[in-house]
Amino acid sequence: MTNIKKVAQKAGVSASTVSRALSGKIFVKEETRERILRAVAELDYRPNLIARGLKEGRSRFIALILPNITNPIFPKLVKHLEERAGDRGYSLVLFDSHGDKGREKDIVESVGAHFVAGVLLSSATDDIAHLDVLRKQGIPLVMVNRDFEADYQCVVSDNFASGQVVTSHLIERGHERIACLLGDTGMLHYRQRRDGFFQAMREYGLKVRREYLIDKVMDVEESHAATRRLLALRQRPTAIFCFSDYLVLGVYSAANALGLRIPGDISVAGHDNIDIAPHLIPPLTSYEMPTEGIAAAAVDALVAAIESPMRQSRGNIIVEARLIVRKSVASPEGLG
Amino acid sequence: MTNIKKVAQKAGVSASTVSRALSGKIFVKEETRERILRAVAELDYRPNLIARGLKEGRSRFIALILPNITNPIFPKLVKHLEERAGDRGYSLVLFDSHGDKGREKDIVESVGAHFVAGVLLSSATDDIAHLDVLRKQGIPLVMVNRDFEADYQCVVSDNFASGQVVTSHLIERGHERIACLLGDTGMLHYRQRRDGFFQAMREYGLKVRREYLIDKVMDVEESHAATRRLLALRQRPTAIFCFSDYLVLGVYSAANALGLRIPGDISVAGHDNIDIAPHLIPPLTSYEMPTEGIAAAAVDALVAAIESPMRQSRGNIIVEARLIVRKSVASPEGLG
DNA sequence: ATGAAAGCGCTAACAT
DNA sequence: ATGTTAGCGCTTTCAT
Repeated sequence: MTNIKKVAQKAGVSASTVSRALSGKIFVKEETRERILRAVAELDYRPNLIARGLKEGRSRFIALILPNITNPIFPKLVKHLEERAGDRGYSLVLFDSHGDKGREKDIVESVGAHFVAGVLLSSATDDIAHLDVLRKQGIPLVMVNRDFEADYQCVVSDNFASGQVVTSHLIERGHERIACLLGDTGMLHYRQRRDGFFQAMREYGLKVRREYLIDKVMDVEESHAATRRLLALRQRPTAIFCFSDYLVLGVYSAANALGLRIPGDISVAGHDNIDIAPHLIPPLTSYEMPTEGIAAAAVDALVAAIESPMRQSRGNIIVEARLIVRKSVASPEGLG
Repeated sequence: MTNIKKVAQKAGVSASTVSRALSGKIFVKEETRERILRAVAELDYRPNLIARGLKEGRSRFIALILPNITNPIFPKLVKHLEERAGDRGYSLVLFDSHGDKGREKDIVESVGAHFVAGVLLSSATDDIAHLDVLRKQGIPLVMVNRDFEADYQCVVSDNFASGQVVTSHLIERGHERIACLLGDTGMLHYRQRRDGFFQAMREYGLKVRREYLIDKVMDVEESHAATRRLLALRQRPTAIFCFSDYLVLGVYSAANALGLRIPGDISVAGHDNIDIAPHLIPPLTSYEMPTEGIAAAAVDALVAAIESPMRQSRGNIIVEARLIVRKSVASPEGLG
């Protein structure tokens, strides 16, 4: 192990001088500095971050806790988060709660083991009592893509607005009988999208039909089954608003199985604009999830909180996004 | 900050006794132990992992370096890696090289800053000179899904075999004119799949046509374009073997754009069996990427290397996988 | 401008 | 069975 002492010895100075020369914060005579740098290069020395962290009382690690990295919105988010955090000098320690509240609690508690400077959390639950540990320990927390503005700093897109915008788009194309695959309204962001949907329907004076609203659609199999039921209704919807793009695969396959064409027989709109959306047949109209903007804002907010602990703020940071219109929505038959 | 001293004080013992009581490795009188545990609970104490790491000369962190977490095989792999590492008492620090060799080098070097116990790497390049830093510093490395058996410990699936199996499957269904979207044969694992393809063709005495082999297909746009070209050939292939499932979206959309049906007019087989494969239209026949097995083997190998540094082994650990037959392959027309 | 010394929180060797 | 001491590698007073 090549440590600061060896460098000091080789350069003929004390360890403190090496430390100073490398930190750059305190002046070291040019000549000494050069000698030290040469020794560093020769020994291929790198400061031990663990030791530095211990001394400084904090690390350069940020815990990233996700409900399920397999859900297609997350890989992109993680990528941007990793990049932004790296730019700010932090590394990401990754945890996956498997969407399980108990597991998330365990992670949050273990992470409190004084080794992360802050936490980025996309919670698997709306019940956030288990986060008190962090506050008690003074570990800053920023919520990603979750909305608990009263209690924490949150970075989100406007889910109410997106629900409303997508619905309005459908209505303006002539649709009145619009079904929704709601995802899981046990989660706040899905409720917000649904409320946005309600709002748009109300604005246009359209009736929401109970049997068009399908809740607890958790995976593609369920979206396939739900769509089949929807399309078998005596009066079937002319459009389906699917609250998660990855569920759209089940909608497409159900329509296909029934011999119905998209968008000719049934229009489909999604939410999140995941990577495959433009490559589906037909390309999917979807509301963008601004992962890059969310990542940047979340990291910046967290780093701000870490570096000036007095200013741990609350409230929502809302990242703008927009509807991406492609080919999966048409006017319903007979309306041209 | 609540540290071991405070606990010791509260329990009326020395810090070492607390340390012993918590580690469990050395016996502490039952009564004392209880008093300590109570103090721990009351103060909500958790040992500082940074300090422990410093003392023990190593951390419980594993660096995971990926070329691009957005590539659909990785989220699953990461999930399993995270779970297995957690079980073994390690946390994952995530880095994304963006498929860039220089960036990967920077990461590898920074990671050498004495803070990770080991490295899991899915390299973005076949050129591995930049990994010497790790060996020099005695940081164990396990390659994930990459094959440099001569130099490092590697956990892989058998890419030659998978290339061969998929091709044989196609041939046995009656295909002779088989095209390949090779991915990027700049990478060894793609070359291996291609060699497996050659092998199967040879075994069955079939001719490989140059114009059916498309290299450097890096994204869906390119697979779409390549497929269009393939299908416009005077003598077009009856099957396409796509070396990465995520490229299949471009194959499907190209066939669709040309009014060709899968598998009626053109059969398609993929590789990796990504999550969406069963939900495509038609469901995709694909060779499984055994992410869970790879993850388990990789973590186990790395932890073994970390915990008994003498036994840093080399060579390949090959994880078994199989072909998943679905609906995207049929017999070519006229062969019934 | 630089060196010496203390100490971050923890564990392990050495007492007793 | 438990306390005392030293030290992991670093940074930061405090001296000079």
